[in-house]
Amino acid sequence: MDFFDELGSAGLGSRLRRLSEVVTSQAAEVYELYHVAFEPRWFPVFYVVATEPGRHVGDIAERIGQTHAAVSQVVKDLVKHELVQVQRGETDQRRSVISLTEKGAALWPALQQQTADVRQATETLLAETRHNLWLAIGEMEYALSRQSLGSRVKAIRDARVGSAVRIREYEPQFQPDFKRLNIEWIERYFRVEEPDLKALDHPEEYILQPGGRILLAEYQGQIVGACALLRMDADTVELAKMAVSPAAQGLGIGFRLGEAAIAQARALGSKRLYLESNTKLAPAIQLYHKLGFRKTVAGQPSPYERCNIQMELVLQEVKG
Amino acid sequence: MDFFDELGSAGLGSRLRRLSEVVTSQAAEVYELYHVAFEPRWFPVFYVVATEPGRHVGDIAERIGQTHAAVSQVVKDLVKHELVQVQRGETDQRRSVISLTEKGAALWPALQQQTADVRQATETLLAETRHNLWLAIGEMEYALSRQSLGSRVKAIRDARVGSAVRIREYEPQFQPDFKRLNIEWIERYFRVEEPDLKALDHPEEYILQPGGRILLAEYQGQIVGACALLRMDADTVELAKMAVSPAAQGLGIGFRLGEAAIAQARALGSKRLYLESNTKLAPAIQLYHKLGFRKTVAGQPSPYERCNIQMELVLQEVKG
DNA sequence: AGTACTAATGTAAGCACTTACGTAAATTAT
DNA sequence: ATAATTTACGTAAGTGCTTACATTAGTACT
Repeated sequence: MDFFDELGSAGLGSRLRRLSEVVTSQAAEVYELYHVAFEPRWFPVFYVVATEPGRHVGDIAERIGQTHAAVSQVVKDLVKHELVQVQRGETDQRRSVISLTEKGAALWPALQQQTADVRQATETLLAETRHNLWLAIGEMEYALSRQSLGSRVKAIRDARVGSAVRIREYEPQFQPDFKRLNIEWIERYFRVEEPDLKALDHPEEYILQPGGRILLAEYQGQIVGACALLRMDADTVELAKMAVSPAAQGLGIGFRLGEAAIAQARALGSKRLYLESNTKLAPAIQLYHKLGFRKTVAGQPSPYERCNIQMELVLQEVKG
Repeated sequence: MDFFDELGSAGLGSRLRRLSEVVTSQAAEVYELYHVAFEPRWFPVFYVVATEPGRHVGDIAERIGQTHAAVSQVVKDLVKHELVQVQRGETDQRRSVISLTEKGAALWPALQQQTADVRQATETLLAETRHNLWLAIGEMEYALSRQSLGSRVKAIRDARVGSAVRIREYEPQFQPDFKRLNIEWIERYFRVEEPDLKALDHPEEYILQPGGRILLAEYQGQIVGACALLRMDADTVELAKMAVSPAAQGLGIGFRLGEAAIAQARALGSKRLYLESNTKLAPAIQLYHKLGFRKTVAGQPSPYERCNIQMELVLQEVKG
C-alpha cells in the first residue's frame, strides 16, 4: 500500500492484479460457505450453459469475453465433475455443444441463489465506497479502448522532448555532426556514394551557396538530427540528408525537423517540396507521409542508387 | 462487457483480472516505445534496489507487498540481464543483498524519466473518468480488509434464510421428524443409547408431560431442525436433542432454534439453562458459546456416555 | 472432384504472480 | 554445548487466464 502510494499510479497494473487476487480468493470462500463443490472460474461458462442451452464452445467464449481455449479448459473440468456433457454439433461436426447433466441441473438453483446473494453483498460493498469500483472499471476500459496507455505516454513524452528540442540553423562548427549523422544511417542500410561525400564534406559550397538551407536538432546539448533543403529551381526545393541519431529515434525529432524544413521552404518562396527515399526505410516514409508528402507518379532521374521512391508536398498550388 | 452487465457485480474478480491484463500488456508496450530492454514486472524490485541500496530479498518483498519467492524470481531474471548483482549478507550469511550493476545504474535515469511519463499519463487517464479507479481500489481494499466478502455474503444469506425459517411448537405429527433428525447425528458420531430412544419415541410422555417443550425449525416446507427443553427442577431447564439436518447446516438455523429455546426457558420461569455435549462436536460447542452458554466446572452426572462437557446459561441471577 | 482457404476446437506453453516445501544459517531454550 | 525453533531463501508447482500451434471439419473455387 505504502509502496503504491509512493510509486503512484504507475503501478496501476500490479495493483489491479493484487485486488483481483483478493476478490477471487474471497469468492472461493463463498463457495465453501455454501458447501458447493464448485470453482468460481467455472461460473461464467456454467451460467451460459444453464441459461442458454445449445451453445457451443466458441459461442460461449464470445458471450463471456474470454478465449475459446479458456472455455475449452473449463468445459473439460466441468465434464470431469459431471456437471456438463459435450455433444458434437448436428449440422457442424466441428462444434462441441455443451449441456447440463442431471447433476449440473440439480446444482443450478442453489448456484443461482448463491449468485444473487453474492451480487447483493457486492452491491452493498460498492455502495460503501465513495468511488464506485464497478463503474470506474467500465470507464477505464472505455478510456483505454479509445486511446491506449502507450500512445498516451508517447504524447506526454513527445511534449516533454518537444520543448527540449531546439532546431538550429547551420553553423560551420556543425559540419562534423552533419556528416556523422548522415554517414551513420547511409552505411547502415546502403553505401555512401560520391554525391553524398561532396555535400557532407562541403555543405557550404554544395548546399548553402546555391540557396539551400541546413537545419539541425539539438537535444540535451547534443546535435541528434539534421536535414537539408536543396534549391532545385525557382519553384522547387528538395528535402534531403534527413538523419536522426538512433539513440534519439522515436522521440518525434524527425517530425520537428520536417516541420521546420517545410516552414523554411515556404520562406524561400518555394511552391513544391520534393524528396527521394527508399521504401526499405519504412519509418522514414511514414514520417514523410505524416508531414503531408505524397508519392509522385513519375519523377526526375535521381543521382542516388539507393532511391526508389519520390514524394512531394505542394506548398502553393500553381494556378492552371 | 455485455455479459458482465448482465451477470452484475458477481463477476467482479474476473473483471478486475481482465482489466489488469489489459493495463499490464499496455504497460509492456510503453517499454518498447522507449526501446528499453526491461519488463514491467521487474519494476518494483528494480525501483527499491535503485532507491534504497543494501536491501535483501525478504526486505524488498515486504517493501513492495509481494512474496519473497516473487522477488527471488525477479532477481534471478535481473541478474541474467546483468542489471543487478547479489552478495551474501555481511552479518547474516542467509541474506541475499541486491545492488545495481553498472549497466543497471546506467539504465536507471531513463527508467525514472519513463516512470514519470507513465505516471503523468495515468493521472490524466484517471482524471478523464468520473469514478476514480485508483481511489476506488483503495477503498475496496479497505472495505474488504474490514469484512471479507465471505462474511458479507453469509450475513445476507442468514437474513434471507432467517425470514424463511419458521420455529414451530411440537405437534404429534412431527414425532417422526424429531426422531429422524436426532438419530441421524447420534449415529454419525456416537451410538444411540436407551434414554435417547425413550425420549425420541415418546416425546409427549418423557418431555412434554414433565413440563418440557419441543421446538422445530421449518424451512422451505420441511422440518430441518429440532431441539427440546427438559424440566430438571424449579429453577433449571436442560437444553437437549438439538439437531439440524446436514443439508441445512451453516444456515444459522441452530442459532434460531437456540434463541427460541432460550426465550421459552425464560417463559417457563427458569433461572438457569443447562446442557451436555461432546467436545468432538466443535460446531455445536461454538454455537452454544455464541448463544451465551459457558462451560461449567463441576456438573451433575450425565445419563449419556457421549457427554464430556457441560455448559450453562444463567437466565436470572440468583440473589445471594 | 480436387485444392486452397477458413473455422472450431483442443492442447501446450507462457505470464506474473501465489502457496508449499526443503535446506541452511541464525537464534533461543535446555 | 547441544537440541529445538525460527528465519531467509530458492525451487517447484499451481492459478486463471492468455497466445501459439496442430488437427480436423466445412466452404469456396476451379
